[in-house]
Amino acid sequence: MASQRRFKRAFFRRHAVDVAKEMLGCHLHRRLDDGTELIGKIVETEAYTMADPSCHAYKGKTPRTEHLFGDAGYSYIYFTYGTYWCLNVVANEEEQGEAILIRGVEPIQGIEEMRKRRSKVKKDRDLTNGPGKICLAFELDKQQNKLDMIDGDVLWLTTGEMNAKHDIGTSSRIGISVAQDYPWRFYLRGNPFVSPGKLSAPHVDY
DNA sequence: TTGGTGATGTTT
DNA sequence: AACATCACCAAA
Repeated sequence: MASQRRFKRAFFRRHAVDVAKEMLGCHLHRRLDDGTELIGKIVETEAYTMADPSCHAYKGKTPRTEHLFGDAGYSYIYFTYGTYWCLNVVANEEEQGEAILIRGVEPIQGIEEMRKRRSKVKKDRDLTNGPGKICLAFELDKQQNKLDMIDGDVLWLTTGEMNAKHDIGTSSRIGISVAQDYPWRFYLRGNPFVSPGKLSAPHVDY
């Protein structure tokens, strides 16, 4: 039985790379407007920091990125490629612009609801094996930006299976054009809900 | 199964 | 002008 324990905010007030690695296996919860609760196990993450040219915080605060520099444990949801949304969790101390991108999730509860929102998809593994797909399946967009994911009740995290034995893989990050050598992507090796883009990224053993 | 490509609109 | 993506199609 998975743990439904809430996180302490201090867990996320640390370096994004450590958080990204250690949060694998934790659960993502989403309460829809009609009360339905969706749950997914996080199986793939990437870390982004201020000193990293591919991070949205790299060029300093802008209206979009301001809360990346705020307290940890809040959602950072941004729009990309004209169509899709991506979900991040803000990390480290205030004024440190760091975040974890959630790239892969395994459905745990509410898979029927997820299928409704992903009606084009034939195979279940394609429901949530990518950052844009997660936001579609979990019905996330700018309305869920800046929510408290520690103590909130719309979008939040619990420890889930975080402390189970994991075979963790490491690689460079996906879909970026700079800082491609940083090995800041982490995933549960062999899990089918890890995004397929991994094949195009150089692999590094952990 | 793998690789290439067009769609799309916000941000800088 | 770039972009932390996805779905589709073609080739093998």
